[in-house]
Amino acid sequence: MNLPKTYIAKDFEETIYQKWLDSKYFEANPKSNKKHYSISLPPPNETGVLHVGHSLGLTIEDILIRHHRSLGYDVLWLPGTDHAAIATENVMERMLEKQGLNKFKLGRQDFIKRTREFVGESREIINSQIKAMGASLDWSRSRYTMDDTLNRVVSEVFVKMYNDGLIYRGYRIVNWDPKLQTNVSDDEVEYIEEKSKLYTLKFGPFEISTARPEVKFADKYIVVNPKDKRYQKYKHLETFDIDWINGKIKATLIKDESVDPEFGTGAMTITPWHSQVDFDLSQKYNLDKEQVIDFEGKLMDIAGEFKGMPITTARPKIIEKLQQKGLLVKVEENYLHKLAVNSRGKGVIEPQIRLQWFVDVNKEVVSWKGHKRSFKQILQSVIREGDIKIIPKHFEKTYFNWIDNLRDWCISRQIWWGHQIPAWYRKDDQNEVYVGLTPPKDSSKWQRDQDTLDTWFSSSLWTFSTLIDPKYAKDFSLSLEDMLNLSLDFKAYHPTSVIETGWDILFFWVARMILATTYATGQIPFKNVYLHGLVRSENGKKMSKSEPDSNIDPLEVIEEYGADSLRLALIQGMTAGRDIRLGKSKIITNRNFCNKLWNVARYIEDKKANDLNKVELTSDADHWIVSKLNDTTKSVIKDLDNYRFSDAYHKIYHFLRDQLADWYIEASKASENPALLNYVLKNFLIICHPLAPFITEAIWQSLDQNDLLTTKKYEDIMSFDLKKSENFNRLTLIVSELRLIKKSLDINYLAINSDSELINRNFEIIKKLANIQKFESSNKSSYQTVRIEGESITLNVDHNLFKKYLSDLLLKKSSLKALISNLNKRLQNKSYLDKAPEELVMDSRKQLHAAEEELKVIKNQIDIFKES
RNA sequence: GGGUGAUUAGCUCAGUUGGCUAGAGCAUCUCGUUUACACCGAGAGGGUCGGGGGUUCGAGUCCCUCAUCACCCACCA
Repeated sequence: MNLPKTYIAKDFEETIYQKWLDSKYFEANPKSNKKHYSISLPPPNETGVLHVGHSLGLTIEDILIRHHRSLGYDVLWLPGTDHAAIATENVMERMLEKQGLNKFKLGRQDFIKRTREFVGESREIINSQIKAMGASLDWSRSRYTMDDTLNRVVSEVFVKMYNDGLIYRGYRIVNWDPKLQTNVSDDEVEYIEEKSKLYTLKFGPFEISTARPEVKFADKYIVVNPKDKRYQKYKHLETFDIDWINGKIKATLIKDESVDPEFGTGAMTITPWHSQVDFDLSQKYNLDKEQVIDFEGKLMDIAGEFKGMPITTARPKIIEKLQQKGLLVKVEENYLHKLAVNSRGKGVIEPQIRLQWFVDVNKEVVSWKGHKRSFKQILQSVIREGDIKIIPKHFEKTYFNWIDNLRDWCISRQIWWGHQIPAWYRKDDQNEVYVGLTPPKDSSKWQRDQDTLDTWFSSSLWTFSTLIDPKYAKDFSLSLEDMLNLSLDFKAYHPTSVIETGWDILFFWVARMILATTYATGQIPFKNVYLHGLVRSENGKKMSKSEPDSNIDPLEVIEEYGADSLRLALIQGMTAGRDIRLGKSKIITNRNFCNKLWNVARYIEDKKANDLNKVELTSDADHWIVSKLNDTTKSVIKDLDNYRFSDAYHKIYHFLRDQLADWYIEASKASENPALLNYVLKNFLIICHPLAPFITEAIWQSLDQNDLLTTKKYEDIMSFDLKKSENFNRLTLIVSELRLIKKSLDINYLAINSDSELINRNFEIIKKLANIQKFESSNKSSYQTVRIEGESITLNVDHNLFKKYLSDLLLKKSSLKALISNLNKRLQNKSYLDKAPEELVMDSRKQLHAAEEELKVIKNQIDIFKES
């Protein structure tokens, strides 16, 4: 097969992916006696569309995966999708709305059935988009957070935690979203800064400030700091009769350290039902709690005449009434306030007390390394004790900071799409609870909990639940432990080698996987955490659909420039944990690199080289390119071992452009060695393949159709003669200098004559690369002679013309002088000689010597001009 | 309030355990079109590494400090 003239990625990427799939080479083999390497793909939202953030993750993981295959590991990269509870339910509800329907009209069963159908189709779309990136996943092991196996594991873990007292049901304050009619976890709440009014109100003998007068109806506790002198005359628990919004109430004074005397008047009232801190205070002193706002976001009976009004309507009316009653002291405008909203759907969060299910993070009953510990303690210890390494390391601090603030995790959600909580309540006595894998006997007398689990509960089980053999998950005589022990995949691939994800879900997902997996399996879920940054637009902004110009759509890019160009653009200059900027220009640069590779391959293909020719090193250039290939191969492997993707690419980039294309191929035009060209190209394709799998495979196929590049292991590069390799290195310097001379003298024609063996032996190369000729030695007396790299070369130019070169020589002279003086200073420093490593000192001496020699040569040449 | 990161060429960024004349890509300029490639080649210019101090034979790199920017967490009556 011949390579077509121009590089057009879309012509071959799909075909190649299909060939890979047909080969089944991406399928893992747990029975293999090779070392195992595994990654769980962070399961994308099944209703989602591939965005450039996915592309980055897929690229990094695919490079790691292909790299380890090339190193000879048995590799598993497991794909799957997430049911994304709230997000998916949202999408469904919007679709139903358009049809004039809603989920309540459909009923739970029908709603779930329709959702299943819908996500079944949409899952295929995201999977095909993942394939377009070249991701070498083992599709035979694809999993889904709501497939039978995972459902089973979710229930198992829930029941186990419940039995261990780690899951409990209780009245706690939760982040209630009246818009979506569900509560969400602390981590899903976002804060939007806004300016609002701060009202100061008269509350009996006190003045209190609030931004939310509408919740104040039920306030009957005043809290002050015990050290506050202004309130010294009042006693803790002293009561007051107060005229409040809707009449007389009895209020009680509480003295507590948590109050900041500096803020406002130093006195505040509390609303335990609608504030987390107030709730904590009320628990501490066992205070009454009363609901003011209902779950729709409207005021309740206690608000009297304001009953039934939404907050925004009620607020100004309440203020009006307070003013009439003379209770409004002052109003401050522009009070900076943070509004809590749900990150999904942006509904305003109203804290509410609700009966919910929680995971206790402080109870010390979890067995870990032979001790009973709490989830919090385990989360801390696995990082502190080095079981899990986070890359980059500085995210460990962020992680610890999060754990320090961690509260019990609310896991119940008031939505339908998800894992229904495996708890039943007795119809005649709701306080009687049954928790189990299957409904209780006599099920007609029981009613199942209507809530579903937080979507992160099932994702937290991802690394191990996906490795359980489905046939064991069907067998209810087996325990969770049995299922794990019997599953070959679990034995071979867990803990997984690395989890790769954006730092923005370190808490949501990574931490929770550690929590759930250590508990359920006694193992860490992964040995390393590699965090990538956010992909931003060229101007540094977050990409958003509202600004299509700056938004890079991976699918469009793949169509136009190819997946390889996108992959390379993403890793070029990328550092772990740091955001990257991506624009069209960067993608074009990398498309150009692909094009370069394509044309190198075309040139080599033209030489009709193939594996039948014996590979032999003959010229200096041959030894040189093999030595460079050797260096590049070793350091690329080392870089990939250390997650230094950008460095690896940098070396690959320069090998191809600066060494192979610019020097070796150009030199080979003067003296051909097609078998070696073929050898170099093939080995280059092997190391380049993890980064740019499609184009390398396409070229490979055209060279040799018997096998797939993707199945190739890294090879040891053949040995070479170091001295010959260095000869060629000197030759490149001579060529550069001759080019410079031509340019300085502003001439197109230059001829040389030299006695140098190196130059004469390689003259054809010099002739080709510097575009110069040779002249006969008879009349060289009037011509200028120069020394380059220790070789004496006579040029067919006379002294007068050569003078134009003088300024270049003077420049060189001054920089050499600076270098020499630097080196001298260093070598005359006694402390340096005593303390610096011997090697370094020797190096300095060598360098000094070389510089002095070169300076002599240059001085001589300059002196000639002075004489003439 | 607590924390993290960043500050290096016009722009975007590398620079691993300190090691010797600080590197790339893009952009700019000059020259060139030759056995693959104008999605090309040969070159050039451009930096007191944010400021100050310290440790060291030696600091872009380590420590302290200040400044600016970005982000995270908590609190916000």
